[in-house]
Amino acid sequence: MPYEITIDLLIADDHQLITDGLYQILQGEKLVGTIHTAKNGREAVDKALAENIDCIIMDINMPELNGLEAAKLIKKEKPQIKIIVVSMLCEPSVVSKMLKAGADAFINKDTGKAELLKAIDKVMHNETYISPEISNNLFRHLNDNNVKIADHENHLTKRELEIIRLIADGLTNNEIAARLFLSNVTVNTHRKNMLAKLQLKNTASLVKYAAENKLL
Amino acid sequence: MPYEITIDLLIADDHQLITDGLYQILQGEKLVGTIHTAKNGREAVDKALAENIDCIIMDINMPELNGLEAAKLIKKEKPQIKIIVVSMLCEPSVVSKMLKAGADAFINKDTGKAELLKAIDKVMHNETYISPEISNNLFRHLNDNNVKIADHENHLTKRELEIIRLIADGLTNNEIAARLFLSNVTVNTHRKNMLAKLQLKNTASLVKYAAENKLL
DNA sequence: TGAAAATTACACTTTTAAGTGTATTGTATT
DNA sequence: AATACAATACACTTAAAAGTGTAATTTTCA
Repeated sequence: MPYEITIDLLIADDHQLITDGLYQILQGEKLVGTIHTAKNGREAVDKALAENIDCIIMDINMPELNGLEAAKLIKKEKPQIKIIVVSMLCEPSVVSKMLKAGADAFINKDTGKAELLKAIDKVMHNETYISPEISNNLFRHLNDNNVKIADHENHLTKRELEIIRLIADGLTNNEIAARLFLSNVTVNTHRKNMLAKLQLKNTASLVKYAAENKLL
Repeated sequence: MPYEITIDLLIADDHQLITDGLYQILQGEKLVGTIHTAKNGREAVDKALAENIDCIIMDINMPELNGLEAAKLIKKEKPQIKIIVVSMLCEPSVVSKMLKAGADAFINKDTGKAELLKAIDKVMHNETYISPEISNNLFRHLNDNNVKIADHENHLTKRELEIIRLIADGLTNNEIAARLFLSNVTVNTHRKNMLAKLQLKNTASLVKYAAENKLL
């Protein structure tokens, strides 16, 4: 066993139904030790600091002190405590904030027992876990922003790729020619062909293109 | 059953071992009907358009036509066909590109049968699925990006950053000078200072450095 | 307030890349 | 067999960047 024989948990949620449900799900498990509960963020922080707790399963929306603030305070004092966030909210910004605050896992409120146990296992092994439902949502948001696509229209040949990588490494046409046993004019031709087909105007923009399209 | 009695599949991968393995895993399943195979992107597109296929499980790296291009072509003609991408690559940008190209699910090559079946079930119910391993990787990258630039050793000044970005955009010293109301010799001095402090030898390597260090 | 760093600017030479055009050979694809 | 594309190679001109050195302001911060 890479961690203690049993894992002592703290369930923090302001809805009695949720805490009870989680309690029922977890109490029978072999690896689960003591299960504490808290009905708001303040109580969660207090118990986390006072009791011997390995892992906290908590909601984001709680009275007194929300999950975000609670997570920050707990991680500040006891960074070894793992925090699994359970939420209905899948807002990318929220997830991002929670992860920044130190959360180790993020799962949906309607996930089953198997996934919850998987998440506990992962975090106790110092891994992070984000449930597919939540990450799907995140990817959808990411798609809109930063992604550029290298498509078939303007793709580079094998030789051109070989050369652009050497260009990016700072080699001159002559050096590349020597390396590839080519004439320097050939290398220059390839360079110019790339600029033409990608509609770029010089080496700098070519290297930037290559970097953006993961060609290097 | 919300979809046909059985699901007809196409497995597209250039590695025989993978196609065979997936075939073995899937052939016994109640919901699985005919299983076609393809050993490259071109073949995958051809079969997808010719045969009656519900769902395609495919690799990204394939000869002839890669997964990205294949997915685009297939979705263009037959958008109802679901595409599950199986890959070792977890590059966030790659995942994003594939999703944009129309992929419905993204799973790791070393995932088990259960997860594969889960992905098939999800996509056939018009949902998307991204395996946790892949999304975790994305988050790790996002975190790296957010933290970034911390090394005081060889960092660039504000002015230098401003100039390197314009260089990467393909502007010449003269153009940059005009843009920033500077003399072209000043721009050149900045350029040379950057090369010196970063121990690089030319524009190409400078732009590569900038891209690698998220300076652009 | 004084030192260090940043920003600005120039001269001069050499090397490299960009712009334009042509052309041969091999290799797939149709 | 014809076509298209990739890869190779060259000539010639102009533009840009690299290499080396110097130096005056201005800003920052210890």
